Amino acid sequence: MTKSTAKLADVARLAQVSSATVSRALSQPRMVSVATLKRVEDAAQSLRYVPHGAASALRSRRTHTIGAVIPTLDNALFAHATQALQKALQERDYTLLLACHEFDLNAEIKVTRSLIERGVDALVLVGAEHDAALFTLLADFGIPYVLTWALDRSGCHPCVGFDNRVAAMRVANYLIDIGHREIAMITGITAGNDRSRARLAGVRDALEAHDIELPPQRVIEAPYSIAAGREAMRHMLALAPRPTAVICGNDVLAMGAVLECHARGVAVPAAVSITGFDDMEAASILVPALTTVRIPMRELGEAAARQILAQLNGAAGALMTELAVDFIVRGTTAPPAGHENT
Amino acid sequence: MTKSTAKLADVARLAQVSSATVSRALSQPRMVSVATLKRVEDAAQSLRYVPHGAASALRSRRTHTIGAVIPTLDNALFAHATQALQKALQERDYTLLLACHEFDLNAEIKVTRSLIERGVDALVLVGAEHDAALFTLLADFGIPYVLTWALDRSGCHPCVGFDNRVAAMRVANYLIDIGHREIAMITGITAGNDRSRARLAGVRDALEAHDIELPPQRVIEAPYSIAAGREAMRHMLALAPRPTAVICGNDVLAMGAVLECHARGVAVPAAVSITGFDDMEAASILVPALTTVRIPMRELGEAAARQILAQLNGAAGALMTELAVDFIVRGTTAPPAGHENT
DNA sequence: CTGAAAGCGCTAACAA
DNA sequence: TTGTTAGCGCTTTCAG
Repeated sequence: MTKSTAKLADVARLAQVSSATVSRALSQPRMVSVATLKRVEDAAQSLRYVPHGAASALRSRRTHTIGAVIPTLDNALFAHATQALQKALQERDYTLLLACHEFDLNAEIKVTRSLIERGVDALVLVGAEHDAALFTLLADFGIPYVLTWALDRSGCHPCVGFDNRVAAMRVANYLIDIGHREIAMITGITAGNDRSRARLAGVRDALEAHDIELPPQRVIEAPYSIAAGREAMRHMLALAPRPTAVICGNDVLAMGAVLECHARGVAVPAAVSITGFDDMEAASILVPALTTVRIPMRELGEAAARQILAQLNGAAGALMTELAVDFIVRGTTAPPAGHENT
Repeated sequence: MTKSTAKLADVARLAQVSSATVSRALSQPRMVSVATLKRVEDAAQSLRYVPHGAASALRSRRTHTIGAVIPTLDNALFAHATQALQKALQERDYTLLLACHEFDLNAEIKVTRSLIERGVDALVLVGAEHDAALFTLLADFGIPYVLTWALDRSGCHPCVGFDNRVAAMRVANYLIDIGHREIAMITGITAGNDRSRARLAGVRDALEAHDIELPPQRVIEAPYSIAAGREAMRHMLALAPRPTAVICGNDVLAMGAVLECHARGVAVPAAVSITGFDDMEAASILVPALTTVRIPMRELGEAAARQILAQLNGAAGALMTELAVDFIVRGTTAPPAGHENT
């Protein structure tokens, strides 16, 4: 249908210049005279010219495309961060190529390869833990990348994130401060997830520093769902002695935990304190509102975009960008029953 | 660093065949002999060959890339649908190129053009309402597309969605059935959003059919946020006579409305019934849980992928796919005070 | 079943 | 400032 689309040569013919000039006029306008520029622009417009990205990419080795490899968009946090990333890229004329691996590190390398095949100029990855083969792949193709959601203290990789461990310590220390000694943790799946592990480690460290035990039965690992949070909480409630505070690795698990307490008539926070991690929008509409840690998802996406574009432009830039997290005390935490403090 | 990456010719040399054969072996394995295939695969593997997408696209006019133009990933519904779409595409070796327009129809055409420039094989659009220039653009480039989240009854465009108007009627009819006569609506922004308009229209139709008035002051349009829902509800509560039921155009507004009632000591559903639309995960953790309409977001994303791939494969397929929505009665609705029925 | 050869549309030296 | 020219790496006729 319709005549075939206009190409560079057609614009050149109409504007009565060479195709090289059209190419320049369109990508580096200041390299051509004002008069020529106008003729070219008019010609391009009247022919409704749209550049052929593949041809341009083949020649220039640039696609103006950035790949993001994330676990899943079903998680609101990744969705928000991806949205911010996409927006920041779009504003600078880059397009986002998206791939999800659903927490499967094998899939990650596979989809990354497919993004490379599509010619991404750079990649945004989630987390600091990746298959060594992935880094080899990136090095082979000389593809710039940035790790997000976590910090790489080794200084080997560009990264933008926050300190999950320290944030988790803050949560634990707060609970200890207000008098809790019987503390448990419902953690997200730790296998292949350095963020989950860092949060668990932070809690362990904080308790240990106060000589508080964290026996195995008080650490339950659960998949990312409200239902799993409920089930984990059911086990916690059956423990003797029952913990007076339960730290959850993320808000979804925490919501499940709170709901389970509601369902069993266990008062929150009077009988048990519960904390989350992430500060999803739903955390504040929960009753009582959830005490949690706010993760700067949007800032993360934007910072990742800045990092990666700086690399593409050969700018130096910081290798590591650490973002601040806020600890937000709301209604699901209180001193344990019978405690005198605060 | 490292030697430059292997290309098709390198594989050909190592496998001792022509590059044409390598190309065939890799993309249409059944066209070459088993022995050759194996030699080629071994060679490709040992050289860690990754095809050069741009070159392949330039020649074959196929990028194996599908573009999605959505309002924003900040909305959980679009995020879930996009996730499902991405997953379905990835399973068939297509990659998703993402662009967001944040509800700006001008931006929509701009970002669509950039996706076309990147060479997308097809496009997934949200909603039935688009600038005519957008359709012209698609036609000029002969790009297959599918509209989602709404139905195009005109039969002009391939679409997969559900009937927002009928779903909204169902909500209104239910409220009427249980005795409500003083009904109001908090609708999402209708400008440039056919989904919002359809929902409002459905409510109007249902009320009209029962000779119930819906005066202008009982229709408040609010942006997509809990805060806006709260503010709109504040106005509703100040109305005299006060509505006994408020239909919200989406769950986010409904959650805001419920929270405002909590804050002002207005009992839900005893004093006022509230309904949502979409059935986000948070809808069920609200107290009381939200009566709402479940939208099949994941099915939508999958169906869109099927539709678009069928078109690319030249299959006929249904022009229109209508998905079913469920009306879910939970805790925020009840007969009005003093009413005898159910 | 396999090879030879001709570009796809564009950009980047290099000249003018 | 502008034009000429030579491919980028791959696929696809067309022969063999």
